[in-house]
Amino acid sequence: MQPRYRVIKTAILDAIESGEMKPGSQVPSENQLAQQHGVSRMTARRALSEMVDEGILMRSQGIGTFVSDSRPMSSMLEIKSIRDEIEQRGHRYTNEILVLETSPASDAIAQRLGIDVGEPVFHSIIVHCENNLPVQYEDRWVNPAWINDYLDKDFKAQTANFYLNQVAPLSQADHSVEAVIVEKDIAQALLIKPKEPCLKITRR
Amino acid sequence: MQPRYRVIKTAILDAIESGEMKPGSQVPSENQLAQQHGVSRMTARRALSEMVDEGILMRSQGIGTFVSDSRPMSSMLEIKSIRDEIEQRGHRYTNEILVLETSPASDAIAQRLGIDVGEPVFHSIIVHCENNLPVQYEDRWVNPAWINDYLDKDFKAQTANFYLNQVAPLSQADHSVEAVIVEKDIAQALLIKPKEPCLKITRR
DNA sequence: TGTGCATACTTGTATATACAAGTATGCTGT
DNA sequence: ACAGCATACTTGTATATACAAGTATGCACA
Repeated sequence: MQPRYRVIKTAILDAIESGEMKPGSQVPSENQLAQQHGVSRMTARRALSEMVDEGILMRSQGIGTFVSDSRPMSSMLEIKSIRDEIEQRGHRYTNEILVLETSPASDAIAQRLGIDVGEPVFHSIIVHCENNLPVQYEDRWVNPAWINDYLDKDFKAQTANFYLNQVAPLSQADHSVEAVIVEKDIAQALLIKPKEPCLKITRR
Repeated sequence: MQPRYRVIKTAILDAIESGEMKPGSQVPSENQLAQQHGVSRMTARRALSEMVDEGILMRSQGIGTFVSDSRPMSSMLEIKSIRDEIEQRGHRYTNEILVLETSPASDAIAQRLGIDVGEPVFHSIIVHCENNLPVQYEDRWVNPAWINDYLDKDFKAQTANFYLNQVAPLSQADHSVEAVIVEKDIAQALLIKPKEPCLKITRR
């Protein structure tokens, strides 16, 4: 016999998959679900809570529970805020901003972002640290046509990744993961020896 | 004021970080925690449950709750049971076993597993399907020195990945991710055209 | 015309309780 | 000696209940 809270979960999933509930539409409240399925509110709540954890639903107190936009599934890769990752492990997250500027797009960048050479693009280089130990070097180029006040943000308080997910969640992304030999300046920022092998992840 | 269950969470995290609790050591049971912190069992349970969800702790019914090995952090890659991934999306997971045998180690395999050529190794090839659509081709070689009854398991009910995680969780792993052109027989199993580009993940 | 309050919803936290189910240990009877 | 049972632990599921806190709506009063 399947536990009751899981029955409710699959019922909601079915409703979503059948198109009966679309992203953004409101899910029955905990009390309604409890009554519909003949269970206590805490059981209905458990179903909703787990689905919120799984990213399927979103809740806010006083408002209700809603179907969240379905993330693009990439079965083994998961896009996460590096900051969340670190804090989830109970470690201290800090970062260091090496570059934060607007600069004209180079040849390679222009082609990748689909804009003209010389067009202004936002450029940031940030080193993410876990317990003050550098773990990730982030070289980011952002097309200003998509975002307006990118540079105004306080990156100390809010990771760029998080911010970008807020204002312009990726609907589609190309990933490439490759092993590379780090260059001199990057090695310096990460406090490791140059020529050290590294994982390089390119996302578009 | 911080909620009580979160106080318990940080208390456990502190204990782990201070080295008071090491990976593998047992966390106080729900009842003990409840008594120690003067809360009900359900509140203590919530603290533990969330930390299990976050991968910090592991539980099994009848045994207890334990600090899980701190996963080798690869901040953006996460090792997951392909089966969990699929069922989490509410889809149907099935698999097809193409090969399940014991065979003498070839030259390349022997070197990779650190054994002699001709030594018997377990070999399985499994295609994982999401809603009957093949999504992953798994070619697995297992050193029999580590596991005894590998071949006896019912892979229909329990994914090999899951089983391996149970009996021999990875403490250390080398990953390499590369884009490859699929070969003929693999393409056939995945129902795609040969020469199609693919992501290949090698784990040791 | 509004300002503000009462009210009725929502989710969030917390407790006490009950029984089910998995596991380990030790004791008892053969 | 040992098979099997009783027992005492563990986590898992489920309920009923209470109050806190955030939000929206409408009504009353100035």
